[in-house]
Amino acid sequence: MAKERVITLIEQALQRAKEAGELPIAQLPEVSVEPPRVKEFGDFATNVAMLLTRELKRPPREIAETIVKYLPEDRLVSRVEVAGNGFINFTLHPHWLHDVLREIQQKGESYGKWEIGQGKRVNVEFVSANPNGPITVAHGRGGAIGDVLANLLEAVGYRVTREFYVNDATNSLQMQHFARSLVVRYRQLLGEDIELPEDGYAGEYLVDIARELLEREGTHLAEGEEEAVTERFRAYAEQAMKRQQQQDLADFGVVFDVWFSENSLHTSGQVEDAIRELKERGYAYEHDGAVWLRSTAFGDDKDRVLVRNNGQPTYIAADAAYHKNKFERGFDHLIDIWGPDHHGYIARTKAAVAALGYPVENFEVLIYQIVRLFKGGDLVRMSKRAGNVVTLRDVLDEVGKDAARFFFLMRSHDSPLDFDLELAKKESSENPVYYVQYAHARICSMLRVAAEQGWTVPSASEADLSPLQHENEIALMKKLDEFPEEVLEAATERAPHRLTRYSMEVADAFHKFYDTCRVVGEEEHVTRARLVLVDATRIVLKNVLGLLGVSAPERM
RNA sequence: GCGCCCGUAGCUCAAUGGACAGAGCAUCAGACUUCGGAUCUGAGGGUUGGGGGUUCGAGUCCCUCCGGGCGCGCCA
Repeated sequence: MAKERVITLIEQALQRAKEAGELPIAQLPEVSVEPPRVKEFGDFATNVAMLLTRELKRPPREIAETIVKYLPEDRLVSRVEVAGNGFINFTLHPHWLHDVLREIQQKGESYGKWEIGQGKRVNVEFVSANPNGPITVAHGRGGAIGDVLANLLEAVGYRVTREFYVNDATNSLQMQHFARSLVVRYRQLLGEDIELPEDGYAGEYLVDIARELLEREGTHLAEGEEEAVTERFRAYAEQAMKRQQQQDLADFGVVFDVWFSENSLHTSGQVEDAIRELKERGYAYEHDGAVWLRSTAFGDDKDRVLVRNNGQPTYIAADAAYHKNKFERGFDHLIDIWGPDHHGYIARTKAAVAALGYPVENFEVLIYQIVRLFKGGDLVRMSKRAGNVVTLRDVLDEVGKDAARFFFLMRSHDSPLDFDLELAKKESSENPVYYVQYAHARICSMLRVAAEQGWTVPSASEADLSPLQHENEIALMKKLDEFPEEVLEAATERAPHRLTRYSMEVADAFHKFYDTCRVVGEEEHVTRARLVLVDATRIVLKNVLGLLGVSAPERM
């Protein structure tokens, strides 16, 4: 890549200047090269001179000029300038952009990929909705972020496992309430005049499950001793919910490799093992009849209960065992993606990981901020128990998978997201996702028309690309050149939302090009060069939409 | 009270510590005999919540104040 080449040139200049005694510095700074915002400043710029001002106690401009003096000749560089503030601006010969097109055409689907992950294994755990209700629109945000982050990590060379933690512990109060609510719904269907308990679940979906249960298992399920009945309904409801969650997520384009059962940690003794190990390591102790995690030893505000005085382990005990289990399965790095109501749990979970002797720097928690739901401008308060949740299914039915995913990823994860269902539906034809998809469909259409007239996309390595001179052509090629960098940045910064923005920028650059540069019908060498550019744009759009899990339609 | 996140154009949001803070929507004014008008061109819009500090350079980092959201259980 051209950028790496410029970096190398600067490093060589620094080295030579240092050896010549003109830059008396202890060690060479890390050279950063970026495309300037203003195109008049050239193709690439470096701020390296400014970084040295303190050590050298000389004005940045002077340092920059010294560096330029020692810059080696290179056939790629056509002009080097020092700006008043000390930036060094590089203008390259136009053919550097032709290399970009060649690279895109040659790499195709793998354009934008990296190998920095070196095949290390990463576990990304996300959504992890409790099995007592459908996937909600809030879970959808976590689903989109987690899935695309996983795509990005794969793209930069990690081996990624997508994991869903099922909170199916049979002793959990929530699941008990949930099961009892289902029993009531079932009995109501049998004609009994009874009401939901006060802390029951009012959602209609429970009626559906009850009906399904009635049809498949008959009318005698609620007979017998209460505890056994509750357990029977709990087990059934949980399975039914899980199936529904899997289906909803699959329709959202999110497929998990592992659905990890919390209950399995309890039944297999892994929770006990973790607690014992914590005790052995001196990070768990008994007090007031309970077992406590000494999480304050790792920066938590207070110690946390691992085992209640009734002998039941808490959520954090299972979580300690769970993260231990993940490391034992051989993952080099763990990423948990949690909703905003869980940020208070980061400190204690990290404490548990550290207390068990695992490298806490390899365990990362990503918190996304709330999804505020609006209906026609009115804020909707959602409550699973009250039964007024807006589900991911609702959103999928209204706006479709592509728009939903794109919408969820248009904002940074740590910024709140307002989701107005009516607005999303009403504006669906103006949704930015269509702008990007349209660009792709338009390209495919152009290539079809070209094919009808006997054109094929020439090989970039053989075609003469010098006709690509228009400012919109150059802007488009530069934008395509940014893609690999953008992928790397989005992956390492855990910022999948950068991709939506980038995809819009590519679409924008393409539409501007389309408006000013005709492809079919120009002189042959112009048409051939532009076909290469158009096809390269198609590849990049397809790749970026692929990472987003959004379809790249050939027709719309 | 403590912790996390946020405060940028009328609205919703971008911006590895870099040059003149950018998009979309909305508003207004324009552009099609030709490859898809779900498009393009242009205009108006800003003391980046206030005040200090660090730095050659701050929307970005630090301190402080103001405002908003969320969380602080032997629930999950």
